[in-house]
Amino acid sequence: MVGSEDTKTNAQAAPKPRGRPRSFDRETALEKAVMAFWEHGYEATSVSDLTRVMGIGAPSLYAAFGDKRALFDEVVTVYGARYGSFADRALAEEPTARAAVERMLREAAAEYTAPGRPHGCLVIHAATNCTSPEVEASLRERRNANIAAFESRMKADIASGELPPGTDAAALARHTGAIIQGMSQQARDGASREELEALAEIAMSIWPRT
Amino acid sequence: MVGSEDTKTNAQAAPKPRGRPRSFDRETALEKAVMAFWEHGYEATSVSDLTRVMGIGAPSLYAAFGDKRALFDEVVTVYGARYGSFADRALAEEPTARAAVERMLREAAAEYTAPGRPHGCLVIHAATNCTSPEVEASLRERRNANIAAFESRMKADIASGELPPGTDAAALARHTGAIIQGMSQQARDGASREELEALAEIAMSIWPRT
DNA sequence: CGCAATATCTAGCGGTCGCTACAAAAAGAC
DNA sequence: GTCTTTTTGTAGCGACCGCTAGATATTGCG
Repeated sequence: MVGSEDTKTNAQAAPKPRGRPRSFDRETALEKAVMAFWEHGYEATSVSDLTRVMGIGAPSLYAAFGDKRALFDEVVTVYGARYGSFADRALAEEPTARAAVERMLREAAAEYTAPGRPHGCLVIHAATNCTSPEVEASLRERRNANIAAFESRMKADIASGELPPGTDAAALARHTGAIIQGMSQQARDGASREELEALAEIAMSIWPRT
Repeated sequence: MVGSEDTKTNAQAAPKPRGRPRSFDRETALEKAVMAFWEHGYEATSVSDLTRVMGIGAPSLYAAFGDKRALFDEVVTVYGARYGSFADRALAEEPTARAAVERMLREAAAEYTAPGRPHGCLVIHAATNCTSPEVEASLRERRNANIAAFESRMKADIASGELPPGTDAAALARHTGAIIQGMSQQARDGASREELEALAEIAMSIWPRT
């Protein structure tokens, strides 16, 4: 699943890089950066924190990833693909908006409290109170895009008749987003998986009785 | 309501301070600090930011408030009394847990989007991703204490028969906390008062039909 | 007035921040 | 081997961090 590719991908044989080879595995180091930013956020994770946990020197970090901001962007992408994809999958795979939300909340309770990883969601927490407005805005847009995705999924169910015509899709999407954001916050504040599951079950009772 | 008291309070006449009098109003400066910490959080608000918005020099700040951490603690107290008291009031004044939550959510939608002030809740956002674990923990304890207060209010309603005996007070309290935290997050992310009110109305539908 | 007490201003402390110049090291090309 | 290319470690840049020493200004007291 995880390989040492990246420079020798795209079919073809390795193009044989010229100079001194890199002494660390880029993917492994990147994953360490994911954990650091996930746990402490963008600002509170210093470059020296990163070089320590990634096991490389500062010049190697800058040569391989650009600067702190570019590394964070890459971290967000990796996080989204590896740990934050459960929402998109639920929206795409479940037959109804309701089933998608139910699965999302159930999986969020597990994901946000998974042992061996930071609790909660990186996208929700890693760029709050940020000196750099662009970094803060990048995750904000991601959060709002998620809520917009919820809304369009619900509108699809309204169009198909699965949900009543009068349903307020935007408010329903915001409610779902609020529950997820609240679950992430409480995971950070020490709530257990079971507690989040009980919370989610109550939240699901806003939907018409099955 | 806001006065220039603090050194000459407690009945009695002014004790006539000896040395050079303070050149700024302590309460006014403190209120400026509230706004700064509220908007940017503990870490992202530097002492030079504070001295600028408070209109005083660094030595005056340290003489009047101790250090940055002590000023923040005082800011949190002022915030709680002046802007964050709506939850406690709803819990104390409304006859049922349900009415208290309904009022809390309605008022939160207004408070978290009030014009002329930072959006969202200081207690929820000002100490996330904090280098100092104690500061982060102090607001976390405040959040968890709020949820515990919700829970005991709901337990009271269970004991009085207002809520069914089988009600999961802890989960209901966590759900209320999640909604409030999610509303605060979305207020920060640009949601309007009306959008938060619609969200809150949906959230209220978890309660048994009236 | 002089004196003690407190506040303010200027200046700067030691430390960390993100980031980089520079030279040594390690590979392929010839 | 020598040359070129890239990475690595050392060392440190300028900027900002929270904070404070020391001198000066402004008050009440005698």
